[in-house]
Order: sequence, then C-alpha cells, then structure tokens
Amino acid sequence: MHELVFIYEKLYRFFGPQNWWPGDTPFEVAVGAILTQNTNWSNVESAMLNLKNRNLLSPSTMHGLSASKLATLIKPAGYFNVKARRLKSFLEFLIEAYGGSMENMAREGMLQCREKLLRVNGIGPETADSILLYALQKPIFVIDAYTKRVLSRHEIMEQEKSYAEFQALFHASLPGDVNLFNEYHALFVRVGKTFCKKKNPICGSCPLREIGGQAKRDETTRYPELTPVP
DNA sequence: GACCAGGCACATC
DNA sequence: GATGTGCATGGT
Repeated sequence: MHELVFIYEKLYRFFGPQNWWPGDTPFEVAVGAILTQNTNWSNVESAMLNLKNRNLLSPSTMHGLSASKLATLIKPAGYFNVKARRLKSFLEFLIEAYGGSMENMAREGMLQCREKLLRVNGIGPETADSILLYALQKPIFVIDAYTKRVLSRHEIMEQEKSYAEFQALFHASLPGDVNLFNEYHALFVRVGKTFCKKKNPICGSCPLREIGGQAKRDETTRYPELTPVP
C-alpha cells in the first residue's frame, strides 16, 4: 500500500465525506473554479449568488454581459476585473469549441480537453483540473497550495516541486477513481484549513501527526492494512 | 492592522 | 527556467 492511500484513509476517517460541489450544474462548477482562484470560497458564493439571483448564470446570458458589468456582479470574489476577463475568455471558448454545452465538453477525451482548457487565458493547471474533475467527472487529481503544503510538511514531496510532479505522484500511487480524487483533494483543503495552517500549524491533534518525518525516512515502515473506505 | 484565501499571466533576468 | 509582481474582497 502506498502512503498516499494511508493518508487518505486517515483523513476520510477523521473528517468524513466533504461533498464538494454537489448539486450544482457543470457550468456553475466551472464558473466557481475560476472565481475561487486564490480566494476564500465564501466570497465566491456571494459572487455566484449575485449572478444566480439575476438569472444570469448560464453561458449565453453571461456571454452577453460586458466585462465591466460582469466585474461589478462578481466583486465580492476579489480580483474582479481580472476574473471578469477570465470568465469571458472561458465563455468564448465554451461557445466556440462546444456550442456552449458542458455536456459536449464532457464527451471529449480528458487529456485533449485539458490541453484546450490550458490555452484559455486565465485557466491554469489547477483550474483546468478542477473543471475536469468536479464539473466533468474526469479522473484527474487536482493539486493546490494545501496539497503541496501538507505533503511537504510530512516530507513526502518538496513544496518547490512542480504541479506536474505532484500530480504524477498521485496518478502513480492511486487508482484513477473520480470519487476518490474528488474526496481526497477536498480532504487536503480541509486538513490544511483545520490543522496544517501556514503560520501556526496545529500538529498535536492532527490526524496525520504520525505521518512522515523519521517514519518516512525509515524504509522498513509498513502501514497497517485498513478496511476499504465506502 | 496584519494575515490569509481551493491561481494565473506577464515582465524581467 | 526561475523568480518577482499585480490583481482585491471579506473573514479572523
């Protein structure tokens, strides 16, 4: 068993399912993925409500708004001028490449779709992968600042390693399962917020307190077999 | 008032 | 290729 499986089970047992992005439409998830760049989710929710309450949360209606009008609406999400442009870029792409349909996007091969998303201005690796995983149900692992921080604090991979290197570790160590990737990424965010804070980490009560360090360096380390997570 | 948050593009060396 | 900077709101 790889230690990443062990860590997942520890986190899942401690926090339970996180239920990220349930019930939203794929389009809403994609918009949320752009709005949440370097931003607290509660601010994103407030921006999304501004759109929802005016019945503007659809590809065609949002595409019809000017960038400045859009910026006003998404103001609570921060970086509103930048994000308004990024949303417009994404909408242009969605309409041009897929006729404005996330369902059409989902029909395309995962890696080909990822390449195209990465060419859209304002969509980097994390946003692209968040759209693929959480909106389109594709088995790709999302790496974020929390994932890097938690793994580096436990000496599993250095924080300075690239996005692709972190992602490759997950893809090599875990089965390519959408639900697993969905929960696991959300659990990293949860443990990062709760215990593995930037400035004052609370390690004593963290479910991962025994992971890494000397145990990591000791090649004889064996992780106990755990029952599968439902 | 400082610090942080589910990044990214762009300039510069 | 690496390193630095601008972008901005709202909660703690």
